[in-house]
Amino acid sequence: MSKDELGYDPTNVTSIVEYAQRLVGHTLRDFVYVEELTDTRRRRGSFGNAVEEYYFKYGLNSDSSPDFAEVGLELKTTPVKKNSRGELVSKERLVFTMIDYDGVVKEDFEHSQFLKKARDVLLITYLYEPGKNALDYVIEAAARWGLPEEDIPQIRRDWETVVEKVRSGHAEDISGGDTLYLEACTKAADSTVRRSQPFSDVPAKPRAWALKASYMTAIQRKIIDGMRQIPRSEDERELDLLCLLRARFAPYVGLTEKELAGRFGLSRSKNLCARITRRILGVGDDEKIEEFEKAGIKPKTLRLRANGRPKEAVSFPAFDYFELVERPFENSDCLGYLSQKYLFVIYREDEAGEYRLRDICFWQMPERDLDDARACYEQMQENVRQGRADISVKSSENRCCHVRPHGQTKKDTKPQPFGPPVVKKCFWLNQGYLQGEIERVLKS
DNA sequence: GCATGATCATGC
DNA sequence: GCATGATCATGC
Repeated sequence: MSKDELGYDPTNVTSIVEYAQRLVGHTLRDFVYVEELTDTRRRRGSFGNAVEEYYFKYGLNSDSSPDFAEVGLELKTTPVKKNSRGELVSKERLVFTMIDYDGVVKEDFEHSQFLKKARDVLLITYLYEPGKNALDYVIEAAARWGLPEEDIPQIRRDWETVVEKVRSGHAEDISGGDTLYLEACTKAADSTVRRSQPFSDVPAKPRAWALKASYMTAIQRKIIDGMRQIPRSEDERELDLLCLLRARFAPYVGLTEKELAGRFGLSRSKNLCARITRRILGVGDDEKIEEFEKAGIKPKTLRLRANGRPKEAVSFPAFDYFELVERPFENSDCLGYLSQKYLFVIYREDEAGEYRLRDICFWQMPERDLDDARACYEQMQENVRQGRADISVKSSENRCCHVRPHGQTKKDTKPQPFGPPVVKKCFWLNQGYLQGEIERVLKS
């Protein structure tokens, strides 16, 4: 099937995820034109199958290749339910793949079948309600998810605990109680089925790798709560995003950073302005702002001097010297950052030297300026090729961008292709250029 | 006051 | 421990 028929591009993860996110807040019935699910053979799993078959429209596979094979992405649907206290909890464990007792003893965690399946997952969460048809379950979230870095040590421990039992010939002794996050759960048509194991003649129950329901509850909370819409009052319902933001910021315009900090009970810190922005919008410090995620907007604080010139230039992440040399500007990270949309929250210095909240605006580098940015990129490319990665592109040499160090100290270096490691550097937007852009955008 | 090098601070 | 956003420091 073509992209147009599918509605998404199966070779592009972003496209797949965005297509999945359209489900959020809806039911399958809103998208799928079938009277009833024909898959009544087994009620369990009928939701997942329907998502694959009718929404993503690819053939069901039971082999070990990923669901979105071109990008190595695994599709998982998983139910949450309301507990007695009305909180959302995961209804069940998230099962990945059957444990092959003969195979698993030869694996190590980093190259295991489990990790292969759990590394990159498109997780679609729906609200299970008893008695409801699967077509009418409301989809709560759709997110690309992989085992979080901080959980890996525990999950590796869990994996090894289970595998060690198989290696010592005691697969029949495995129990969910052995482990914390990851478990080997029983999985068979009926409780009498047994499998052989490599180092013992005692038959063992078939088991599958699964993340425990409690673990999934925590994960779901993060995904569902981790993303917050900007709260709206009744008369703000119809506003588009910029209007909503303007309305939100309006009561605070003219206040100094100190006044704002006081009003929100925040102490002086380097990310004070960023936190003030969040408070004004009514979202938590570590919540993602749903509207910003959807529109790909990055909020940035811009402090202007009394003369309207930004106090500091705006930096991007440090670049990799090897990548810089190899990748043309067209598919560089640099172009990616420049093509990003920003929400500038603008403060301006007053006569007393206090910074006062002045305005907000969306900004994205206009296409007409990309040629200048490209020149900066290519000049730096050339410097590195000449073995002079130490030489930066100065702001006096380019209208829009320059290059400057961006490490933790000058000893914080990166390797480069034509010489010894040099200090980490990145591209910056020139202050003068930004000033012009801000004036242009605010005037219009 | 500005350009540029250098470093801090926070969060993951 | 590091990436990244934010800011400081120095010399002209």
